[in-house]
Amino acid sequence: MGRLSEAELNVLGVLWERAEGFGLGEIVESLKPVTGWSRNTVLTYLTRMERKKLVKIDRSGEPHRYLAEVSREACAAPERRNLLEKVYGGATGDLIAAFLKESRISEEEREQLKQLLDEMEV
Amino acid sequence: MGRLSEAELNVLGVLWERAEGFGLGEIVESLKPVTGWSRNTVLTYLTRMERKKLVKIDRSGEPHRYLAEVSREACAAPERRNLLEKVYGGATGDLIAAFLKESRISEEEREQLKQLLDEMEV
DNA sequence: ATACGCCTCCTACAGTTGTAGTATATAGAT
DNA sequence: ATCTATATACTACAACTGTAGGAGGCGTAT
Repeated sequence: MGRLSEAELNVLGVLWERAEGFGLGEIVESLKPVTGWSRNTVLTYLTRMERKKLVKIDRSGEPHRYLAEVSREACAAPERRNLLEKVYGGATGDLIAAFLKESRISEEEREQLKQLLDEMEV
Repeated sequence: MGRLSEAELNVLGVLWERAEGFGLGEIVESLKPVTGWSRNTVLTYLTRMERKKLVKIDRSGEPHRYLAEVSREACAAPERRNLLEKVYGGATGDLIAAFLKESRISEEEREQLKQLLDEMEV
């Protein structure tokens, strides 16, 4: 699986929300605010992504159901490595610092991360 | 500036290493182990990326000098947001945890990150 | 029956990307 | 002079992307 395009990520972003998948109309609606695509454009992506094994189309009933065929984590791993290696040249600390600086994370998450850091202390 | 392709990131990855830029031969050599591209392929990318304002070509002398025209950080920010929002659905904690788990980071970096977390504690 | 909406299938078409080949100029090695 | 390694410019071409339009089927409100 190569690098996903932004368009493909948008589609998967919707599909990942529900394991049972969606009918076309729901997907079109979910994407509307993000991409503004026409119904046909959405359908084109879905069928192209089926060929690429990114999406599964269950044609047993109508309307067909569209499901993610790659998991969020399966996509996340290469994307993470890409960002880390290609953009940050492997500087993990810098990368994490950048994320921390620009995101508001909860008290609880902070604690969990600190704990994670402590556990690495071995 | 839209999403960069993996190929473009490879090129920039080299150019970011030296602010004064490189001659073609050096770039070809640096990319050889990563991409295996022919000299002409590299040149094609460089000139196309010039049109896209990603690369600057200084033609005042020969060999021309090829420089990054976008900074590492300018590319990093959208890539980070993309990963965070599109792939992780905004779950910063999860994303950072994933990075921590798969990278070996130094003692020193750990301390810095913990400190960063503490500073956020306000 | 029919008109209106959603669904699917097929088709289209320009622009971008991946990956060079060819031709030409040039500077240094022989 | 000539050959060779480098550099550049121009050209090529298929595959993939972005973005639909049109046609035809099916259900249900008139």
